[in-house]
Amino acid sequence: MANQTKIALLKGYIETKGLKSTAQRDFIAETFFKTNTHISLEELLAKVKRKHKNIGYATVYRTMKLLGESGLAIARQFGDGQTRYENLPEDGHHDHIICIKCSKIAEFQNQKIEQLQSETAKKLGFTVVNHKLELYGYCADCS
Amino acid sequence: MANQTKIALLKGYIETKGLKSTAQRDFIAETFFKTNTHISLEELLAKVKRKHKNIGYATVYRTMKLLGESGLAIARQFGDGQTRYENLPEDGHHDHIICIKCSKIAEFQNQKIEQLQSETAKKLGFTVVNHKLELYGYCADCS
DNA sequence: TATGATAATGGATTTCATTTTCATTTGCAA
DNA sequence: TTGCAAATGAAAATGAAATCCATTATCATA
Repeated sequence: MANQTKIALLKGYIETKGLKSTAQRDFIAETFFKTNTHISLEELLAKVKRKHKNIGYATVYRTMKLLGESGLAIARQFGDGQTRYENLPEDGHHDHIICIKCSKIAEFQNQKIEQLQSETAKKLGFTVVNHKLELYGYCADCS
Repeated sequence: MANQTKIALLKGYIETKGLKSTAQRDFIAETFFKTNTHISLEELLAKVKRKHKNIGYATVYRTMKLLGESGLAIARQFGDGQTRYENLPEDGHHDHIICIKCSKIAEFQNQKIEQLQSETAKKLGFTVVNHKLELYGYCADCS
């Protein structure tokens, strides 16, 4: 998904929720959409401050929360006590399969699984915004 | 796995690491092994204090960290800022769906998803032995 | 374009889960 | 039993996350 599209989606989300579009939010979101790792709030704040020194921590925090709610960012906890946000990749969502012997990581997409997830969630009264799926096993070289 | 087995495994782990077996640790571990949900430290401490008022929460923290390291408990972060520990289930695996607004956690099992995971993995040359699937969205009360 | 209701901002402060400190106690091998 | 390293627990420290509040910005409507 192109960054322009993400910005458009965000604007749409903001409008639907009756919120307001601001220069700070736009800039924080744009900065975030340019990243392609799991960025922490601290790191993102540093990037943002390079151009706009006066943007505060709270605004970055709140904007990322918004992006998380809208599904445009994925909040992840890796167990180090810090929340990191992951940008949605350009070429759509993918999941990971990790070899528990050699640590090789392969990516995959499966529309059917995603569909089943939505259905399962629906039965439980949930509406899915995003998900994490990690498979662990042995790769061809290690089995 | 029976609780007695878990306790034995823990003792083994403690011995291997050159640590010491104490009454507090045993009681905390036993209490934890009796649970079957994602228990927070706070909840576990409350349970422990019902019988042993003087056990402090630092000890509960340290014991659960130990159980996590030994593989007898699984530390999980569902995004509400609290670490929860999951007891190894007697009756097999389940996945989680988490409300991103109120942090409610529901569990589900879906054989079809698991099957598709295996198939997808197979195509990539992998053999799956374990996985983590977490869905994030809005629960019935929060949508 | 001016207004007014309401949302957003940002610096500071507070909250709260977790970790550390430290004096004391306990486990256990010799 | 004794020595000593590990464990305990009360309290303090830590630090990420959440909130507060005075001020500012947005935007639908007049």
